Amino acid sequence: MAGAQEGDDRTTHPAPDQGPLDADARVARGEDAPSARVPLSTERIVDAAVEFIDDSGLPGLSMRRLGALLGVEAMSLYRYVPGREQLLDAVVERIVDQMEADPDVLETPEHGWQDYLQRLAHGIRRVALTHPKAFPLVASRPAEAPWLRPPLRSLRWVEAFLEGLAREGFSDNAAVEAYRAFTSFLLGHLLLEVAALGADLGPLDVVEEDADNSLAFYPNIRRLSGQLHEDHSATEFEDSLENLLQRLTLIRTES
Amino acid sequence: MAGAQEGDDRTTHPAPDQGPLDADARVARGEDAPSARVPLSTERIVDAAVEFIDDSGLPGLSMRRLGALLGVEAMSLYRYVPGREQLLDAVVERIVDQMEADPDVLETPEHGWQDYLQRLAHGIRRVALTHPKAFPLVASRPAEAPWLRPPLRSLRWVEAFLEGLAREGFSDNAAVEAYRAFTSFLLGHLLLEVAALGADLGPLDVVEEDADNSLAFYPNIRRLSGQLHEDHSATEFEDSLENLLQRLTLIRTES
DNA sequence: GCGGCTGACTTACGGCGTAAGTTTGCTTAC
DNA sequence: GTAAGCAAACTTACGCCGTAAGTCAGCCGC
Repeated sequence: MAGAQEGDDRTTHPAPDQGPLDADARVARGEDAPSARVPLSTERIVDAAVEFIDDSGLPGLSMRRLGALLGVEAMSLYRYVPGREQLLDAVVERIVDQMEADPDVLETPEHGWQDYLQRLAHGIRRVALTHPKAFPLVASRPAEAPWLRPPLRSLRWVEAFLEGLAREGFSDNAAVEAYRAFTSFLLGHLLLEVAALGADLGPLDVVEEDADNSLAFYPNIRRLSGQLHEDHSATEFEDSLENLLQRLTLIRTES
Repeated sequence: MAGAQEGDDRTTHPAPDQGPLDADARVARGEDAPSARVPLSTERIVDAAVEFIDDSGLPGLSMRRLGALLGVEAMSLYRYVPGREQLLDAVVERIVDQMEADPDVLETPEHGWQDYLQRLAHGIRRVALTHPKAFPLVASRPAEAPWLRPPLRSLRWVEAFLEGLAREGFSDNAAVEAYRAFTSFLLGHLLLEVAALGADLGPLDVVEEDADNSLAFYPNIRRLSGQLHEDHSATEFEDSLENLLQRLTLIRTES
């Protein structure tokens, strides 16, 4: 996740020769200058933004607060990021990239297309659950093109998907149809799942408490209250995915 | 939709020249004072907010602008609405209620549960497509309880759904499972559909123009560009819904 | 006539995104 | 050693935002 900044301690200029004596001495001794200020970078800013959203939610994120988190005035961010909107775009991109980095997600089918889509779906789900507060952003930010559907919203993703399926005997139409079915399946499931996650940690259960009062007129809800509260996200996801794959089997050959 | 503000021409001050006498006289004559100021009301405000979002999108909506649209200072809205957040909640509720008002949506199955779910799904889709800019709000606003899933996010809806299915021979578990499958199906499909709608009217097709340049490394996308651009939302929705109903047929008896 | 109520307007505060300008301190050239 | 160059940060300022608190005009029942 934050693997992009392995050298973030003291990156101020290649510094063939460190300016102040102290710094020199410290470097010579093999220590990192403890108070050396880490310069900003687009990466660092985006990472901090993702972290902030994961911790405190999207609405709390402001340029000023993000600057404070990085120990910097808000305006300093504008050297690396054009503005708030573009920052959010970058956050989305970072998260989408994270899906690609998942080692279990194969770029190309190696054990059949079903295995391929299974791994892909689970990889994306894993990332979504890692960022429950940020995932809605991935889902709802306007895409670059209307056919670039979330959560697979990068050209590279779509290309890999189509290539993978074509390689596995999908006709052109079938591959596109599979792409559409796959994305809307993922979006629906994952959005609801992260919403439930966020709600758990978040606010009050308004409906809950006076179960006998307010639910008097909702006998079915009251009766099924137990089942409604049970969390079957994982198996639900599995079952729906299984069903989708079966459906794609038909599409693959007929469409 | 916008029917709530029939008197929206000149709602500002009652035209100072005509004092109370004139008004009295008019009332005595049985006319409605033609320029009588329509008083604010929660309804009028929420309706205006929905209309504003449909026209100009959510991010442009501010209390000040909404006030201006209603011919009123921003602060006057606070007499009827606790604040911006609650106003958005009310907008969501209004849209959800609109689904219920659809004459084709039956409260109770009359021609079998499949017909019932078909009508329900289409009714909700209709409302979603009527408010493409506002629907994401319905999808992403935190619900009152985690099991109150969008887009069927009111107790009444869920109660009607469960009651309808129970009446049609669904076991308790099957009904709940159906509820979950149905909502995630709707959410995925409709969110993608309204996103595509919004994108059409909205911004630039960045990816599009230099099709031969930027897509050089994405041969599949370039080859399938035609298919990717085609709009099959309606049949896609139909097919997926059909598939879902078949799946629910199994769940109905076995689960 | 009057006191209070209703429904609007006015003022004010702190936070927001960000355009524009300014300071700081290291790097490099002479 | 000093001066020029320059990147990276800070400072100021503007207009918009949500909204707390106070004000004021007209209408009601007494």
